[in-house]
Amino acid sequence: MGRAPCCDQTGLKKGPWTPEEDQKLIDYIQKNGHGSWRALPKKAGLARCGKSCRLRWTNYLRPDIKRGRFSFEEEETIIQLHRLLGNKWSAIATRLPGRTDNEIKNYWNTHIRKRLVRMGIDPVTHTSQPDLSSLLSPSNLCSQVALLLNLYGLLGLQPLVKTELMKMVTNMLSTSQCQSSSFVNQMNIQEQQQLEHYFQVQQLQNPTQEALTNAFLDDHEAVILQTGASDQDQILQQASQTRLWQDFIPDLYDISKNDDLIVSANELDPASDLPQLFDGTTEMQNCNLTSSLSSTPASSISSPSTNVNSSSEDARSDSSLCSKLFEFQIPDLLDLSDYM
DNA sequence: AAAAGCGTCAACCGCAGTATG
DNA sequence: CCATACTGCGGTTGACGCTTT
Repeated sequence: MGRAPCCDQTGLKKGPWTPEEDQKLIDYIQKNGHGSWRALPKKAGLARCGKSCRLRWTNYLRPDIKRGRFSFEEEETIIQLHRLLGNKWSAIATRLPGRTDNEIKNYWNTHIRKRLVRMGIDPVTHTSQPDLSSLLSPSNLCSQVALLLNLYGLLGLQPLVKTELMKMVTNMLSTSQCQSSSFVNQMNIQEQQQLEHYFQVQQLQNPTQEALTNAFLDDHEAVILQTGASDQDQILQQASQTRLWQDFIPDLYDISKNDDLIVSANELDPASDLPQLFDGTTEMQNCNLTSSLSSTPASSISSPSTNVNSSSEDARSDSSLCSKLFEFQIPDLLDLSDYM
């Protein structure tokens, strides 16, 4: 037998609340607490359903409700949280004292969403319309590489990542046809100087893509490894945007035959929490990833620097494995809503 | 001045998850 | 284990007020 909607009962009022009704509800809850919402209307002398009373109280009459315009800080908080959580209005509301989920939802739909659209930002994905020239610029490459290195460093996977990054940067540089005059012409002065610097450091007259990539990574390694590794929240936030790697380098993410190398969210212990996962490798040992890693040559794990200049044979096999590592995507792997 | 269009937001609806007997 | 009750959530609606034509 199905359950009838509570407001289908005859004689119950719907629509806007009158000041008298509000006062009755406030008086009753202040004296007795709300208790069972179902039973409340009768006890409080209201011709409303319990659901309507609860909504009126939580969204309007509650004493700790903050009314008035949203501040700039609140607005920024909403945008950041929405990027992480999506339309989880109640979760967002818990981070904004005095604001209700309904109020935040309304504000999003009437103000923020439109503003983002005007700015060319997709309000669902929070990504801009991709601008390939800036996306493939050396400075953007550097920041993206830094992000990924930090992220995988937190996961304890950094030693395995470098070769994959080398392959990725090579791919991007060739994709962007960086050696063509048109691409160079689009660079700003600083970027052109950077590129020239790679050539000079390596004393290369006619650099290969691999040599160029090595120079790029070597040049930025110190900076990359220093940037923000302690700020896990920031890295996680940024990581939610890393899908662009897949969008523009699809071949890098081709699934090859060894499906057992792929780590899925299901294989992780759902009871584990975020800090534990990022504290080190202990949680990772509980999933199939460990068995995948155990087949990796020990040298590639013990020495981060060896992979960059290792032989192409080793690099290829490591790249193959590392490609698998990139297949688990942070937003799917980590259900952030559980931690917010 | 009146009608139309638009923006805002309180309130409703239906569904899903959880509690209880 | 199942049926029912209750609660909370997110999507949607519609009344209202303001602006534009």
